[in-house]
Amino acid sequence: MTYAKTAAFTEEQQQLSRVAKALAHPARVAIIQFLAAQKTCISGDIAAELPLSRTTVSQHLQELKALDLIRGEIDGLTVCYCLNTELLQRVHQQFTAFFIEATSGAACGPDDACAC
Amino acid sequence: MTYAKTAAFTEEQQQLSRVAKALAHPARVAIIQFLAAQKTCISGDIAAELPLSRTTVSQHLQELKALDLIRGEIDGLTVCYCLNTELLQRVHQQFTAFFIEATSGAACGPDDACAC
DNA sequence: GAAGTATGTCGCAAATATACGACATTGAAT
DNA sequence: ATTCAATGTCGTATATTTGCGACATACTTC
Repeated sequence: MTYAKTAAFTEEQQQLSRVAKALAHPARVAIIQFLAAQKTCISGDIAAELPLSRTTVSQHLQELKALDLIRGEIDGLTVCYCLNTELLQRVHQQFTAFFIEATSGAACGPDDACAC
Repeated sequence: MTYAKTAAFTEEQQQLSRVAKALAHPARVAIIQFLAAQKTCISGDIAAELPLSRTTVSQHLQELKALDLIRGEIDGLTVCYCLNTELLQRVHQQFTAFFIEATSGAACGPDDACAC
């Protein structure tokens, strides 16, 4: 993102938006859910489960891997992808902190200047 | 999103990714944090707080408003934007459910076929 | 080593997002 | 009424995302 003015924002804000962007496509949400549902680490027949071409799924996997949300180990001919649960837990905490900050703040009440 | 194949995914997955996309830009994260920090509803001098032009900030506000994450009431000359805290709480629950699903699943352990 | 399979990478086309200046609109103030 | 300030909208340029076919790579198997 050299064009977007992301550098002008807090590292915290950038971090949150980076992860949010990773979840900003239903295919990537589906991939994470699929990996969570699998007991055994599953290779790229993830593509068979999704309504997308193998190439496109591979790209989505790369995006998730770039953020280290998932990891892939080459096991002979197939690649075994798994969730990085530790990172996901940290991310979960980040999101929770954000949402708490957003929801605990005094919303515009009836005693406020405006009444939204 | 007529081109993207979002329709092929679960409504749940689409919903989550829609909100994630709304948070996928640091400016929008900053806007929500700013609104949360303000006691009184604040109008578009949000733009003054961000390293972006007024036009661009207005666009980001429209995106958040389109998802109903924020609301804007016209108060004379200025517009008063506030967070939709009820919706934010619901969204928070959705994200939490997703992350719990993602982190509680059995990660690739040492007794698994692969060892990521 | 040759053939087959599972993956990743490259390159392209179409769609979206980002950013902003110029203009229109609307209410306030003189 | 006229001027001014606060906003939103439009048009446009650039960057990024999405999606996929064609190719390259790598490992297995025969």
